[in-house]
Order: sequence, then structure tokens, then C-alpha cells
Amino acid sequence: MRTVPRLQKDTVALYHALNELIRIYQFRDRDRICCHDISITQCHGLEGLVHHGPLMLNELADYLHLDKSTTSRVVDSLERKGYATRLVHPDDSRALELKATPAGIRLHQLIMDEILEEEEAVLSDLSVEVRRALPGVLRKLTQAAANRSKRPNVGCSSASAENQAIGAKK
Amino acid sequence: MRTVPRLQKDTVALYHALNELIRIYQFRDRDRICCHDISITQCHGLEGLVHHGPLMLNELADYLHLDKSTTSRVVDSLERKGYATRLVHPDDSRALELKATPAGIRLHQLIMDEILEEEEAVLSDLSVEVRRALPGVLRKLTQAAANRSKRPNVGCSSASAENQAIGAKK
DNA sequence: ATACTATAGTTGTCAGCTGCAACTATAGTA
DNA sequence: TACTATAGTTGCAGCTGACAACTATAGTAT
Repeated sequence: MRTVPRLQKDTVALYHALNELIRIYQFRDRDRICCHDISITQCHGLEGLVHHGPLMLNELADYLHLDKSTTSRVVDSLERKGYATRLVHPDDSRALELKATPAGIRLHQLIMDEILEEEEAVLSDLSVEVRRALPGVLRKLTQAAANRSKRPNVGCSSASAENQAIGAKK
Repeated sequence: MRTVPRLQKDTVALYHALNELIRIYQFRDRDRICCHDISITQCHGLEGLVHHGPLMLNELADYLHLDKSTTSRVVDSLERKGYATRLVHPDDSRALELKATPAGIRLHQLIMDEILEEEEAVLSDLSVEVRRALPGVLRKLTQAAANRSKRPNVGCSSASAENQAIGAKK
């Protein structure tokens, strides 16, 4: 009889904190990334290729949570800019073997360095315990959200014609 | 000689956790919100009006971190759908007094209830201490990021012509 | 009062991101 | 040799967002 409202309060607080965090980080990332000849989504794609080795288009699409058509265009951009290569997969002529080029790896490293330097300044303000616990907790939140969004039609019924995208710029 | 690499490791872990969290939550929010006759940005705008009373357009734009022109169009949508009103400000004929309508408040409450219910399920898995600490930590991260992004040209020099937006749909 | 400047919003324009549907091509199977 | 499934690509339409130009009202300095 006391924990329930407590939990609710925590939940509301978390919701707002998360909301604002996401909004802010979108902009921070855009500022950090977009000046480097690359969009946020492209950077995420590049990151996928750098960290998870050669990928097929579908795999990259899964990683990015994007449609394969959108992903294809992301790869277009990366390829055009020389940050990724699109080769026919050795084991399956239908598939692609997407890789980051040396230039792509360098660019990714550069962006990472910049972001991490900044992040470090923030993290050094936090206590060691919190700092240590944070990634795990965030992953937990992520996991929970990911599990739910896999379910079909989670809590949705009516859909409007207008509006379906997320976005921001400056 | 040992804390520095430690911090770096934490930072990298945090970076990736945050990255994925943001990506996932964008989609979760879109799924939760867009089926309700409203886009995510519109929902954020509505939330601003509901929580922070009557606002002028510029204030709402600040809240949303969006250009006033974009904000104006967000308000257009909300008004058209009957979730907000746009009146001339009583103290300044140039300005607007933006308010959520009863329908807007109801819609916002409905969406909040759905999201919070889900969030509660996640939070109840976490220890009380972590749960309690989380919003504060997130706010700290947000604050730090917000402070930095206020500075002009943070770490950026060259900007490409292509790409500057964030986005996702389904 | 009369400019001059600042501020609040709106609208035109342009470009990017996305998903869906349709289509091509290769694999795998019956 | 069909028939079906899978990997990608492209046409298309909608939404997001910023920037710049423009209108209108406020405030300020002659």
C-alpha cells in the first residue's frame, strides 16, 4: 500500500527523464556526427559494419531497426562517400557483403573519440557505483522495450493517416 | 594508472547502451503514440502544453528544441486535430497563448497511462536503489549534454551538404 | 512623434529519412 | 522443370525539419 504509488512516482520521473534524455541526445549526436560528412543513421550503419564485421543488408537492417529499403539507401550513401563497400556475398549471389572501408573505420574512430571524450567528462562526475551500474540498467530498459516492440500491434488499434516519423535537425 | 582505462571502458559501455536505448525508445514511442492520431513530435508538444501551462510559440520551440517554424507547424497539427488552441496573447499582440484543450489533455493522459504501465513493468524488475537513482542520473547525463550543446560549434568544423536529419518510421 | 531595432510568428522552399509495394534475381524444393 | 522463399533495389508518397524572407507588433532612441 505504499510501494505501489512509490513505483508510480518513480515511473513518471523516469519517463520524463528518459524523454528529455532522448531528445537532447538526438541533437547532441547530430551535432557531433553530421559535421563529419555523415548522418546519424549513416553513422549507426557504419558503426554496425565496423563492430559487427561484414554484414548482409538484412542483418544491417535488423541492427538499425530499419526497413531494408531504407538500409539499402543508407549503404548507398556510405558507399558513395567511400566509407563502405558493397560486394556480392561469396556464399550467396543474392546477398551482399557489406564492409567498412579503412576510411570508414577511421571516420568512425574519429567520431567515437570525440563523443567518448565528452561522455567521459560527464561520467567522471558520477560515483563509481552509479557509473558502473548505468550501462547495465540502460540495457535492461532497452531489453524490456525491445521485447515489447517485437510483439505485434502492441497496444495499438487505430492509426491516423497523418504523422508517423521521428525527426529533428536544428 | 588504473582508473583512467576503467573510466574509458565505462564510457564506451555507456555510449553503446545509450545508443541502443535511444534507437529502441524512438520506435517504442512511435508505436505507442502514432496510433493515437498524433506524431511523436506532436505528442511532445502536447506534453509541453499540458505540463507547462500556456506557452508562447517560442517557449514551446525551446522546450522541443525545434525551430520556431517547425514548432508553428506542430501547433498547426495539434490545433487542426482539436488538441490545442492558439490564441493571441493577452499581454502581447504579437505572441500566442498556446494551450492544450480538454481533448488534448485527455489524449495525453491516455498515452501516458499506456506508456507508464509498460514502464512500470520494467522498473519493477530493478532494485529500489537503482530505480530511485535512475531519473537523477539520466537527468545528469541530460544536463551535461544540454550544457555542451549550448556552446556554439561544439567540436565541429566541416559540414557536409548531405544529411542532417534524424528519423525513423516503420 | 518618428524612425530604428528587436521580437513573435508564418509561409515558401528545399532536402533528407522512411516505409510500403512492386520488381529483379538468385536459392532452394517438390 | 515449376514453385516458393529470400536478398536487394527502385518508384512513390508522406513526414520532419531548417533556413530565409516576410508581416506585424513592441520597445527605444532621437
